[in-house]
Amino acid sequence: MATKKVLDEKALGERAQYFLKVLIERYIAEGLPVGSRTLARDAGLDLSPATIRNVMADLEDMGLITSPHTSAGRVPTISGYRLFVDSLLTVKPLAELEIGQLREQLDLEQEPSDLMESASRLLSGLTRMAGVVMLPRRDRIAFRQIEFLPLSGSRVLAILVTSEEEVHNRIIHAKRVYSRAELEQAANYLNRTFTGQTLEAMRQRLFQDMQKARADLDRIMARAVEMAGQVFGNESGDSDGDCLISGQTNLMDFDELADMALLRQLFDAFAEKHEILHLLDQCMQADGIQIFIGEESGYRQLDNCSVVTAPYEIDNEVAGVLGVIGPTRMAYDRVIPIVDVTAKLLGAALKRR
Amino acid sequence: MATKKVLDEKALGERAQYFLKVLIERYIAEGLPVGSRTLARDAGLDLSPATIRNVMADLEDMGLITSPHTSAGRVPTISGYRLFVDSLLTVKPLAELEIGQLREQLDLEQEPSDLMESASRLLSGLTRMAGVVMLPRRDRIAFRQIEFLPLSGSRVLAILVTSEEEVHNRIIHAKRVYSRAELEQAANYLNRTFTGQTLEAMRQRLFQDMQKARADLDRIMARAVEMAGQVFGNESGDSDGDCLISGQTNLMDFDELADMALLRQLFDAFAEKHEILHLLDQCMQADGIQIFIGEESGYRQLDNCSVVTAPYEIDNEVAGVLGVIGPTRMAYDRVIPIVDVTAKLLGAALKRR
DNA sequence: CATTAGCACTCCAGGCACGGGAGTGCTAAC
DNA sequence: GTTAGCACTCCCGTGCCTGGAGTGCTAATG
Repeated sequence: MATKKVLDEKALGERAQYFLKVLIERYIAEGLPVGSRTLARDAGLDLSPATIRNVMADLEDMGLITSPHTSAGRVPTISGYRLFVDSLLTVKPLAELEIGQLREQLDLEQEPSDLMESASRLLSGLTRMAGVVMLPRRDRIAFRQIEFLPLSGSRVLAILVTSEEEVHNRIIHAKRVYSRAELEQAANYLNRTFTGQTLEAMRQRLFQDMQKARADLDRIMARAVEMAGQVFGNESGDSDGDCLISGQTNLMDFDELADMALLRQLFDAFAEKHEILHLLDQCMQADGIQIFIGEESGYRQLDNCSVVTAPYEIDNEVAGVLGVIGPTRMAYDRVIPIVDVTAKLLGAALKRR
Repeated sequence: MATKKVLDEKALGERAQYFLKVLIERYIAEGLPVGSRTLARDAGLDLSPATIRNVMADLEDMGLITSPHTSAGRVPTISGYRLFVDSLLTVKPLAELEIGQLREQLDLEQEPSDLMESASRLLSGLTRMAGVVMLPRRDRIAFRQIEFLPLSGSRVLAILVTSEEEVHNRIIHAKRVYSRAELEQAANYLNRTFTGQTLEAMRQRLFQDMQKARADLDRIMARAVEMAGQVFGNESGDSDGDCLISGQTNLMDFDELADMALLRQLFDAFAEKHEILHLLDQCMQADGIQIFIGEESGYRQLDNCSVVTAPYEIDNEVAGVLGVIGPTRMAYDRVIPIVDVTAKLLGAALKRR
């Protein structure tokens, strides 16, 4: 009766919560189903296995743990992990020393793209899982400078420099051969007009201009707008964002991911990047650490995986997301601070430039 | 006695060779050890299994086949495959239709880098194994144009355009702030001096100039040389070449590569790229199709794999290498023409620009 | 002398039974 | 509420067996 009542109220006894915590910690550490005897020993309280069993039965009723088969121990379910992560977990902050080392590593890099690469590697190296860093989104990056260089024929090389001092280039096909001076004029116009705006804003404005074909656009402006339009047109076409993934092979060492067919799907997702990006994109909204456990992510390829992400900021504005992908059974208490700190350090390192 | 004699002379009877061929073909098709009965049937000649057994024993003595255990059929060894590939194999050329489709696919791409990507994907797609394309080596690429753009502070953006219309950029740190005009002067000097030379030649000349600090270099030239030196210095530092690998996950479906530990090493090699590149580099020398079977490559990670490569040419000069990586037991008769044709088509497509 | 049939032998794979170990749920007693 | 006891379930490793596939050797054959 009493337990029934507790169940109905969905109020989970404090002691039961504690047991859940210990059980999950044990399971994360060992990877084996945890039985009542083990749990009784681990819990520290002086209780007999039989007592524990009662509690475990309750936890199972609530869908927080299950047993793989009749006479195995218990294993956390997705909801079990969820509860654990949300309210039971005690994260141990990284030691100052470790933070220092992290910062040092990131400081070595000069170019922003190397920085991202480096961050991704650090994540995977520290966690022995897969690290992922989403490059800053276009709508958060400010335009700094554009230049056009004539190539052979009517081809023009467009060079786009962003405030992060990242450089992109793209070859566009002009309608006729332009002189170096003409191209410079066009670039000047664009630079004057758009400096400081985000790329996304710039893009929108450009397309507006192109469609309206405004009367107040003189020939130079029109030409400039048209060429810049090509730059953005192509860019938006092939990819709305990109990310760097490293340490994927680390995942091959986990036996919960040993199924080759599933592992292949996972690796395909990594190669494709598209879905991973989509997932990371969602994490931009909710600021702070975001965790997807198992099927929560909504991507079948990630069913046996958890994803821990944190957004990183430039000038107090969320610019992108980074994170770690590993098996559901991962050391959340370690991974979370690592992801957290790396995000902060990456933001700081990016700002410095 | 007689057989002994044959062995000593290392002359392999014609019939034995034929059996070896049939055996390997069968093994490649089925993946199972081939027994005498099966081979007798497959060979078409009207011979009893017992006869076949005698021949097989000879083949085993010569190290061309082995049996996994006493009562299994026979499986080709590395040397067996070698002999097969070198002198027994009958490659069936690709149908015109297939070649047409391949060409079409490659023609879609505009930028050379996309072309490489596309070629790699085609290789992996057609063979259901991993495709790899080595980017043209620097010492084969001709310099076309260099430009410098001032960035914030004393940073300068260097843009390098090669004859393949491929664009590279690199941020360099100048000793002081240069004006746009000064940078243009420097670029002009370099463009005048080096157009048409290979990057490697240019690099060497630049470093000579820098060390000699020749009296006949006026200030502009010296400045230009110094900045260009930085461009090349960095570039040579981080990588001497690069390659694109795709379809790696295809390899996860082969059960001869099912061992997770070995597979991981293989994938690590793919991520590292360094050793793969080294291997491909060797294939540049020997023109024509090159095949490494199993341990022949000399890289432990590739022990269970074969690599089929072909160099591709631009203007009748070998520019790079592409190929396919798969399990030792692969359909060489199919893979070889695919690699061959792709190399030719890629060369042609690159020339067209 | 190459070819072949016959035969004993080896080895693997799969099925089956068995027993121990680990863990559970239930009940009754404290 | 906690606990001991007990019957029960299930996995897993082991040993055993059997059928099948294939081999090597030997002796007979054209």
